[in-house]
Amino acid sequence: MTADTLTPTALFKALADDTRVRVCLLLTRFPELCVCELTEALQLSQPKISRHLALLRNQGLLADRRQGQWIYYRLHPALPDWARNVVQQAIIGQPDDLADECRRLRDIQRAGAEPMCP
Amino acid sequence: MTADTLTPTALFKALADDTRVRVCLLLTRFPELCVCELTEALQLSQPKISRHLALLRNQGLLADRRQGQWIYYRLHPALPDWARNVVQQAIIGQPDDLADECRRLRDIQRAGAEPMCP
DNA sequence: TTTGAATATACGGTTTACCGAATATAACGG
DNA sequence: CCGTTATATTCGGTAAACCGTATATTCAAA
Repeated sequence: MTADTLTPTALFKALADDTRVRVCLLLTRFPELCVCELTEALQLSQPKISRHLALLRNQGLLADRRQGQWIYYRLHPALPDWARNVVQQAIIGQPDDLADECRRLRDIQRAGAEPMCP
Repeated sequence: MTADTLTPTALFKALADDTRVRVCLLLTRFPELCVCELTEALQLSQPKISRHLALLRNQGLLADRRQGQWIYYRLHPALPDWARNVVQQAIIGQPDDLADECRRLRDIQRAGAEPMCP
């Protein structure tokens, strides 16, 4: 499904899960993230993250790009403005602002500045 | 549950249903509506509407007020701005803009200017 | 106080969502 | 090729969501 057919209800269904909301919010702060980064940031199992990512991609919220063995996800560039604004508003409503997750991501990215997950 | 504890995920869950989205969108156009008006506008059974309204009220999205035998629902006055903005963005994303539902409501309200459902 | 209208809720059944565990696929390095 | 790493998918099983039908509640009018 492309983002062209995205209805409000479909968007809300895609965001009706805490894991998926947190993924999307992280992707407003970090332009793109690979699966292993999200797995570490959110402290969740790899299959769980992968399944939620597949749903978000199928619904047109995320786009992916393969680079070697890593697959990077980002907010879909063609996401309509109204949908992007919905995600933006969720940032405001998020009380803790995903502080822990962001810190873990910064740690990963600093550590792996060269070696693995670039 | 009050609107104070409303998280983004909880809001999205509340809106992850077409009936509930349409109810909320109608309540951005009409300041308040009673159950029978919503039942007629959306062409759905009364128990179905009532159950969705109860959920939206319990989640803090709607407030209700009794007037005689009718119960009027409105967007909760204490709904945080970010949540209200989310509903606003859904209006933009709604392709048909609920034209049929709004027309039925205008017809009802014009017909019942005095007699029943004021 | 009975009747009727408006609304809410309880019940049972079906579909859908989510998960952990295991397995499959794809790319890279040796 | 072979093993390893990253990611995806399948396979049950459990929980949650949604619905239609029936019933309860609340109010008003007679």
